[in-house]
Amino acid sequence: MARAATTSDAFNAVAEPRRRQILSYLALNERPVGEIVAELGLDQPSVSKHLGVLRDVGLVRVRRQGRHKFYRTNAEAIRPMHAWAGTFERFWQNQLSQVKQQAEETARQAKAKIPENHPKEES
Amino acid sequence: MARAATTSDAFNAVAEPRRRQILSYLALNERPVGEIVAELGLDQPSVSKHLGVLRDVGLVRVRRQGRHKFYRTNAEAIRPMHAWAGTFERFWQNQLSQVKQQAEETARQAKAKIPENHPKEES
DNA sequence: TTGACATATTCCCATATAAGAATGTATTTG
DNA sequence: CAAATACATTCTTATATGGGAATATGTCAA
Repeated sequence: MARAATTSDAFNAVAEPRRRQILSYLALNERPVGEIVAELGLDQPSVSKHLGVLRDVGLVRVRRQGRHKFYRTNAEAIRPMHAWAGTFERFWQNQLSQVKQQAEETARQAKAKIPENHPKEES
Repeated sequence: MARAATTSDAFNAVAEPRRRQILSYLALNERPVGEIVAELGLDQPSVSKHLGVLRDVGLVRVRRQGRHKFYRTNAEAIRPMHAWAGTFERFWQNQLSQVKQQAEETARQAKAKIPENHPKEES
């Protein structure tokens, strides 16, 4: 089996750097496709395809006005990813404090000249 | 050209659901590969390859102990993704308040047009 | 209707998987 | 050294791209 389809979820959609660019660009204001093309320096079909992927997973919304289609980022769809990454927040905080603790412990041991200590498992 | 390699950055690495599972599983405690295999129900080579991808982008760390290799999540490497998603936070907050405003506006208009139709709504 | 303009879709192709099978490597023990 | 254990790597295969070119679709203007 190959990698999951980019249309399967937001995680796959934002794996592509161009699409992250587009999301950032469309977060402030809605824009017609032509402006996105000019901004990114890609050709129009590529941009349309990226927008299609983002549309399929709900990361952007479209509004048609005459011959133009205005795209804008649907920030709400980014929230689950933020939440997922956020579940690790306490771990990176712990890791930082562990580094500090270990440094302190090492210093203490050096001073006390205690021979050895092994890392633990099971929390 | 195909999508960027999964080894290129954390965004690509976590696009794969199995790898997100592994990261969550290894966030609490370090584990030998065999336990991850048992936990996920994948075969060992697949797990080793996923761990390889995660290792290449710094999302996990390894410690060898005898015949075992203990993997653990390096939460610090998830921080940039959390930060990226966080740049959209003010936008989804705005979008929510816009929805609220629009709802209020709609209610205001309805009340102004058809006052006698609404008994009471003072909240 | 015809033509111009703005996007979207299709086709082709080189590349990147992810899973499974088979094989290779490192480490401990007899 | 040989066997067993724990992982990692290689190979194969079906599938999913992403970009460029060509083409199709949709909308407005004359």
